[in-house]
Amino acid sequence: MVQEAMGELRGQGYKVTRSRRLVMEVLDKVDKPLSPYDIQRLLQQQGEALNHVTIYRTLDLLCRLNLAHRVLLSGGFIRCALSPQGGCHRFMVCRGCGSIREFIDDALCHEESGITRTLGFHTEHHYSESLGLCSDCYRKQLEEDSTYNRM
Amino acid sequence: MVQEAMGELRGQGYKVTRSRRLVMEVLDKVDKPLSPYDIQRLLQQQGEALNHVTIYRTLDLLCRLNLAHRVLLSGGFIRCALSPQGGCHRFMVCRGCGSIREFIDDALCHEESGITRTLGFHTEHHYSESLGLCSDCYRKQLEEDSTYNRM
DNA sequence: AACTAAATGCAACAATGTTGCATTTAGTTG
DNA sequence: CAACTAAATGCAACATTGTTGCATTTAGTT
Ligand SMILES: [Mn+2]
Ligand SMILES: [Mn+2]
Ligand SMILES: [Zn+2]
Ligand SMILES: [Zn+2]
Repeated sequence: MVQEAMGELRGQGYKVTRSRRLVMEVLDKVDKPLSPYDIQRLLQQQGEALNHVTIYRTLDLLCRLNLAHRVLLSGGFIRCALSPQGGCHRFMVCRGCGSIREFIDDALCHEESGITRTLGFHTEHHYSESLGLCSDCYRKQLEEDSTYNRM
Repeated sequence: MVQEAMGELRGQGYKVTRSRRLVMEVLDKVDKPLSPYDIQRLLQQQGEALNHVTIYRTLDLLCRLNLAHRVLLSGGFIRCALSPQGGCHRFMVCRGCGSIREFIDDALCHEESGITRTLGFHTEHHYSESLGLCSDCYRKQLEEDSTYNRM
């Protein structure tokens, strides 16, 4: 997995460095979301010291190349549980204009709970983000694309 | 909405204060996830100064009373996109032991995309958390409950 | 109006994230 | 292989976000 990522880096003209390999190996091994400082601590434990700035910049690059994914709506965000469903929250987050809309769907909650139950997990409530484009931004994008194609 | 929340506070023996009312009103009006400092800035704009510590403590209380919800896995966490599905991530997060397991389900993604499409949104990928108890913690909980009931 | 437990604000600190610039290094060239 | 250079790293300094202890203020009661 890390090998292919290295190839992707090289192919896009980026250097394959010790820092980048180390960060990727940690992400690959741990296989769950890690903050930049989490990564620094894990590397420290295996005797590898990396400056936190380097880790931030490496992660930025990995995201640009689609080798990593950054969880949005981040930072311990908080919201009043005004919805009827017991604490379940689902959001549509537009990457164009940054707008956020909430929606709720009982059937979906039911299905998702069923899937996790077969994995031995007892779900109490859900939180989900749908990342994409709102209708306005989608339309704008279509226009831009067709303008571009006509040239 | 804020009225009922006030009643809940009073009913549980907590005081209804200016700070608490202001925080609730913002959450109620904005109706999307806000960080504590987001809330402070919004209140500042309407001429209401609140110390950030007070906001943190108010939000903690609202969460304990189930009047607000804190998004977990918070803080711009990052993870390598190793999964086959195009950038979709679904996690089971145990509130007992804090363990995290990832799962993926095509049918679920399909259904969720369909729902948002009917709302005019064009989804590119998903991120979801199922909050609850892993099988170990669920079993422990059951044992504790039965011990308690026998007394 | 007086009382008191609870809530707030303040200060000081810890943790996380960003930027500019000097130094080092991966990959290339001769 | 040695020299070269653009790219990457590390460092310092700073900005933002989150936590704790303690003195002061206040909501709800008597
Ligand atoms: Mn649900
Ligand atoms: Mn999906
Ligand atoms: Zn949009
Ligand atoms: Zn557990």
